[in-house]
Amino acid sequence: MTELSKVYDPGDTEEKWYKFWEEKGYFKANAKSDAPVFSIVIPPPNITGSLHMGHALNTTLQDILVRWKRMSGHNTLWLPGTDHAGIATQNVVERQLSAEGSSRSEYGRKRFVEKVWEWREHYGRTIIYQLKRLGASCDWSRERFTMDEGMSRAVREVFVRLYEEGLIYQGNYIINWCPRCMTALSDLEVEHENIKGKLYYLKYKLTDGSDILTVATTRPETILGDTAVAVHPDDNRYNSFIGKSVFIPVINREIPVIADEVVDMEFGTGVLKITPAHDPYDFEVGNRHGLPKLKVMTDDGRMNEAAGSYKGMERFECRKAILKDLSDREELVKLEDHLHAVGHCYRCKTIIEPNVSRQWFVKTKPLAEPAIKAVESGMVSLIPKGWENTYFDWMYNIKDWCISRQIWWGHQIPAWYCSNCSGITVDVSDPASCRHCGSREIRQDEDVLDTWFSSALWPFSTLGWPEETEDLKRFYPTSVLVTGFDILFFWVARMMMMGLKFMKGVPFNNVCIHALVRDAEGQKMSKSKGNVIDPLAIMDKYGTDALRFTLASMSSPGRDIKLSEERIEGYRNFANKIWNAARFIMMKVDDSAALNPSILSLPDKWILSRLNKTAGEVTKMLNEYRFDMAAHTIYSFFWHEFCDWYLEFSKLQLAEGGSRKTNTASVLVKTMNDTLKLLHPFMPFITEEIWQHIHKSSIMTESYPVVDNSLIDNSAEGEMDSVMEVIKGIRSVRSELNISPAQEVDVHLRVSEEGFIELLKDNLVYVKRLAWAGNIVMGADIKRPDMSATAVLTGGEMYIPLQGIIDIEKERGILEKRLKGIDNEITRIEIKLSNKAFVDKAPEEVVLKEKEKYKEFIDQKERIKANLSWLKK
RNA sequence: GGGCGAUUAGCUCAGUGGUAGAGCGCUUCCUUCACACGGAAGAGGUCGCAGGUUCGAUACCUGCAUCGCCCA
Repeated sequence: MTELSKVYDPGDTEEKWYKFWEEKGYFKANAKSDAPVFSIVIPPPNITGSLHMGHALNTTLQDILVRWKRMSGHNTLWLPGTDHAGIATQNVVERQLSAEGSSRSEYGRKRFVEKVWEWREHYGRTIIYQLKRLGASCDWSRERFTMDEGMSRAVREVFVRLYEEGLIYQGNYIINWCPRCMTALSDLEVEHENIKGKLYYLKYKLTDGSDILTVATTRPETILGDTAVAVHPDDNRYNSFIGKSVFIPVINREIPVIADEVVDMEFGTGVLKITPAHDPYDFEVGNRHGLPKLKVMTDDGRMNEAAGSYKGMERFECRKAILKDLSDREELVKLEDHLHAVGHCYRCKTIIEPNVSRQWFVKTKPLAEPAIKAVESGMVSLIPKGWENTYFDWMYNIKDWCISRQIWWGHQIPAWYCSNCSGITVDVSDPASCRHCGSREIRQDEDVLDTWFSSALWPFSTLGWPEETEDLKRFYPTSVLVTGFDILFFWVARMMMMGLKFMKGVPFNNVCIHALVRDAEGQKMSKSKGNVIDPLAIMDKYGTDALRFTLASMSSPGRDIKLSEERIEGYRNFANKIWNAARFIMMKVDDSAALNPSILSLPDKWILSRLNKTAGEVTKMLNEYRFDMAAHTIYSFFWHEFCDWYLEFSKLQLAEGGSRKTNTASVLVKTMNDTLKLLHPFMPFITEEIWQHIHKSSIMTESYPVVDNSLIDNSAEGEMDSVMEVIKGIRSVRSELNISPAQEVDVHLRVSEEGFIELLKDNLVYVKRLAWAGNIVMGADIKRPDMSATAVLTGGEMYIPLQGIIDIEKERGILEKRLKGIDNEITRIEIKLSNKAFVDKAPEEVVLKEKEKYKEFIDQKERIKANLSWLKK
C-alpha cells in the first residue's frame, strides 16, 4: 500500500475516477439481467440550463439511490437526457440572433430551427458534462433528448391516439397569451403575483338617461371590448336595471345590463363590466349570455382597429390615454388602491393578456381520474406524504390543458388543414393528401406542442415506446422519481396521466419530492439577485464529495435548504477526516489476517457492534428517503465513534503486538472498508480513491454492507459506555484545573458494583492511556482523599488527588486572585445596574450587555468556588 | 379568500408523551508520531404565545401571532 498525502485533494481524483467508471461500463444497465430492477429516469434538465444548486441536489439524491441499489445487487438503470425547453430555448437563440443584428423573422422558420439545432450541438450539452462532474452514474448509452427521433415519434403517436379518442380537440377559447413571447400558455405557465394597482370607478350611463351605473374595474383599457355590464340577480340595488342598456364611457357604445350569479355583490359597486375576449371570467359569462367576444388587442399587446382612435397604442399606454379621456369627460368617479393578482409569463415575466384564440387542448378530466386513483390506492406514493393532498386538490380541479404554442422550436402539431374541404387530417406520418377529400392542398398546423407534452411521456418514451422494447418491458414502471415540488403539476401529474393512459400502468412507484435550495438568508437563488452559489465553483473549491454530502445531509423532507459555504466547508473537513483515518490505517497495518471473532477486545466488539447498527440504520433511512439522517448516521459513527475512540484504542492494541495486533488490524480494515462502502453513494470520489489505494479495485462493484447480527453486542456497548464515562470524567477534571497533558493523575474510584470493578480492571490500560491516569484504586469503601477533585459517574464516584499534581498553594492563590477580580466586576456591575439613571437612559443593548456580563461573572464565580473547595481538606 | 408548511442553542436544522440534540460559530487548553480541514474540555435553550387533554406536553388537540409557499 502506498502512503497518502496529509490532506485530501479532490482535484486530483475526480475526473480520473469518473472516466474510469465510464470506461469500465459500470453505469450500464442490463436489459437481459434477471436481478431485481431499480430504475430512475432523470428529470431532464433544459438544454439552455447550466448546472445550478437545484440540479446538484436533484442529481445527488438520485445518484445516492442508484449507487446504493447498484451495490445492493440490483440491475440498475438511471436514464439521463435533456429537454428541448421550447420557449426558453427559442428565447435564447433569438437573443443570440439579435446580438448578431439579425432576427428570427429574417431567418425564417426552417433556417431558424436549423440554427436552434446548431445551438444545441454547441451549447446544449454543457449540462451533461456538468452532471458528470457531479459524479452522476447515469447510463449514458441510453441518453435521450425530448426532440430526438424516437421521442418525436412517441409524441405524434400520443397526439394522434388522443385526438382519435376525442381527448385532444381544437377550440376557440380564452387562453393566457404572452404578448412578448407571442404564444399561448397553459394555466400553469402563468405566475400570479400580487401587485399594488388601482381600482377605477367608471360611469356607465343608462341609455334611457334614467340613471348611472358605477362600475369598478382594474383594467379601464378593456372598456373598449365590453359587451355588457352584469349585476347579481339577487342584488336589490340593481334589479330594476336588468334588461336595460348602458353606454360605455368615452366611446358611447351601447351594451346591455345582464344578471349573472358569478357577480360578487361585495366587490366594488357590485356592477361588473363584461369583456369576454379579454378576461377568463367574463368569457364564461359571455358564453352563458351569448355575448359577442370583441377583441381589442393585437397579439403583441397593442390596441387593434376595434379600439378606434386608440389603435396602435401599447396596452398600458392605452390605459393612461383612456384614463385621461375618462377624467376629461368626468366619467371617472374615483380610484382606490387595490391589491390584485396579476399573471406573468413564467419565461419572460411579461404580464400576460387573456385572449380568445383558436388553440389545441387536452381534455384532462378522463385522464385525471385514474391518476387520482393510483395515488389513492397507494400504487404510487408521494414522499413526503403531505404532497398527496396538493396533488389531489389540483387533480380534482383540473382544467383542460392548452397544448399549442405559437413558436417554432418544438414538436410541430401533426395536424394538416385542407384548403379544399377545410377538413383536418391528423396522422403519425406526414400525409400526402387530405383524408376527407383527397386533395393534395394540405398545410400542416404551424404551432408546436407545449414542451411539457413531450416531458409527460418521458418515463416510457425514453425506453423505446411505442415499440415494445426489452428496456420498456424490464424497466417500466420506474422505481422512483426524484424531483422538486415546483414541477409537481407541470410534470409529475402529467406523467401520471400519460403513463396510465398509454402504458396502462403507473410511471413510477414512488415520487421522492425534495425541497428547493435557497441562499443562507432563505432567498431563492437568482442571477438578478446575485446570490447564486455556483455548484461548479463549490466543487472546484471544496470537492464534489463535500458538496454532495452537504446537500444530502441538509435535505430534510418538507423544508427548503438554506445553503451556506461554511456548511460545505464542514463536510470538506469530514472528507479530510476520512482521508486521514485511511492514511493512519495504511501506515499502521501491513498485514491483515482474517478477523478472529474469538479474541476480540471490548473496543473491538464495541466498534463492530456500532458498525453493524450503523449499516442497519443507514439502509433503513435510505429506504425511507431520509438522506439527511442516513448522512448524519454515517458522519457521527465515523467521526465520533470510529475516529474519536476506536482509533485511539487501536493504537494501544497494535502496540501489544502478536495476535492482538493482527486482529486489531483486521477490525480496523473491516470497519474502514464497510464505512467506505456505506459512504460511497454519498461521496463516490474519495471512497473510490481510498479503495483503489488499498484494494487496487473499484468500490463501485462491491456489495453494500448488510447487518451481521452476530456482531451486534449490546452488553459490549454498555460496558464501553462505562469505560468511556470514566475516561471523560478524568479528562473533564484535568481540563477544569488546567492540568498539563503530560502530568499523570491518580484516580480513586468508589464503585460498589463488583461487575463494574472487574470491567474497569480489564480495561485499565485504555483508561490510563486515554486519560493520562497513573495509579487507579477501586473499591466500594474508597473515601474522598483530602484536596481532591470529584466527578460523578453513573455507577459511583471518582476522586482525583491534586496534591503533587498541581501546586495547591499556587493554584489556590491564582483562583483566589481571580475570584477577587470577578467579585470586583460583579460589584461594579451591580452598582451600575442599580443605578436607575443608567438603566433608564443608556441604550437598551448596552444595558442588556451588562446584564449578560453579570450572569457570566456569576457563573464563573461558582465554578471557581467549586474548584477552590477541591483544594481544601 | 382556501390550503399547506414553519416557529427548538448565536446561526442552520434534527428530534421525542417522561433528564433537550447535531453541525457551524463561540470560550479555554493542547502542535503527544492519522488529521490544526485536528484533539480535549466547556458555555449556551421557559422548545413562538394562550388555553385544553394527561400523573406528566417541546411533542397530541384548539385558538392566536409572525414568516414562507401553493391555489383562486
